[in-house]
Amino acid sequence: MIDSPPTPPSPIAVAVDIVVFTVADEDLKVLLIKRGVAPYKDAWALPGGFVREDESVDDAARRELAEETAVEDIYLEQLYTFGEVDRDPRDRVVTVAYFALIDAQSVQILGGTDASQAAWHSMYAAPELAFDHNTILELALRRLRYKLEYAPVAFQLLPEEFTLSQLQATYEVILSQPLDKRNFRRKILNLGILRDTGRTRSDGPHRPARLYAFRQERFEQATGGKVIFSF
Amino acid sequence: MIDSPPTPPSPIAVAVDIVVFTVADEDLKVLLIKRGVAPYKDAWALPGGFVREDESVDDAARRELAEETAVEDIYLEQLYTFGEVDRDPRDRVVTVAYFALIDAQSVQILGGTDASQAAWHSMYAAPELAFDHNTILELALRRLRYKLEYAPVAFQLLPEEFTLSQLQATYEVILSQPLDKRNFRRKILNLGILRDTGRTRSDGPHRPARLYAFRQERFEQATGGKVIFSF
DNA sequence: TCAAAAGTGTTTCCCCTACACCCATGG
DNA sequence: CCATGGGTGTAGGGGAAACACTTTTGA
Repeated sequence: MIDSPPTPPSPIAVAVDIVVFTVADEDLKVLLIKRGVAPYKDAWALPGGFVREDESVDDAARRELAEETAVEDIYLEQLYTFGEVDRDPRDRVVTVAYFALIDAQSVQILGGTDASQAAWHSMYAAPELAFDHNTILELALRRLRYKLEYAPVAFQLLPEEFTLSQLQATYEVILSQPLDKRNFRRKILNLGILRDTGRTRSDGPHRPARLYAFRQERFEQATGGKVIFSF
Repeated sequence: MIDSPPTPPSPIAVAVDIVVFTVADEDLKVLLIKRGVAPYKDAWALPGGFVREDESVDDAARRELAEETAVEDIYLEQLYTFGEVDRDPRDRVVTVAYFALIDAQSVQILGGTDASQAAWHSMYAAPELAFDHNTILELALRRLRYKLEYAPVAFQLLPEEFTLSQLQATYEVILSQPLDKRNFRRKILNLGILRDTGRTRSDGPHRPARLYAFRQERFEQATGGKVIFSF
């Protein structure tokens, strides 16, 4: 209220942590890293690291993500900032959490990497994590489920072209509940954000499925710039 | 991927900025502070300040808010974290933005304070602000409008007991659009989150209005712990 | 010809919307 | 008695949910 002398910038480190989701094997997976250093040495943790002085927080998240996955064009969104005093037992670290969605196919690279300590874990059977990362993970899941209902995020988890059954399976895995096939298809198609590629894919001893692609532009004009950023 | 040496915590300052909304005079108001120090000396800015080493980020926001308003029990929610490199022309400052909702009555205190530099401004005619605060403000408005539709935030802007007309006016000011009286009343009452106090209030040469109060518990059980935190 | 997934319509119900008049009071 | 805001009901349309069978293919 009254002008106080400017508080000296505090010695607080700023980090980013990223919840990377993918869907594979009919399961929702999250990318975890085994820590090689204290604190929480040998514990699983979310990928992340400190923000450098010459990069924005968003850029730090993108950089860390690229270091772990070597994939471009990743859907990345800020989740929440965690700033409890004792969330890191040693230093004072405030972390900005992000969540990312990637197509399992395009990152197969990582699963088969060298002796690195990164691995996909089932979201629904995640281990105890370092720091407050379990809290972050839970929030990410809530946010993902929430967004699924009104934003076209499921497409980020699928390859360019996909079948409606794949899409439905993605929804079902994330929401942990079965959906009605006819209602699902009608709803999605009525949104007008899918393009029928005209192609089909044969999968086994049954009728081939039509392949669809996501029409980004269509969605953006439909929302009228309503969402996109945050939420 | 490969264990890199832990990056040394970077010299980045962490701040909080708070968008304090209230509704008064049939307008949506935001609390602004005239800066007494460089950078942006004499410019209007959001209330805020640096996070101290011994307090959580949330606590810093509550503290700054208390310093400006001297009101307790304020609705406060984290909004977004802004981390562009050059958002502060001098130092590297990452800011965690919050938004707060308070009842205009209970903070009249501030409006009539000493020669302090704090003042309510119309949200819809806000001046150029310091730093990236106009961006923060816009995001806060979007979030407020968004939340209004599915969360009981309007009650935070009203006194304990209020009339349905007051409530409707609050919605209208925030959404910048008129609402149908009958539909509004039916919808709100059907939510079952209001308690009819049995009292009425006379306001002028017309029928007195029923006074209602918000039933917090009812809402919490209705949402089944769905929202509350973030979103 | 069989197994397995793809694809397809209809009915019901509820919620949202649009819309206009009487009521209670103070001056 | 009049001006002012408080308070009320109904009909129609649109989207969500429930529900089962036919089609196409590979083996």
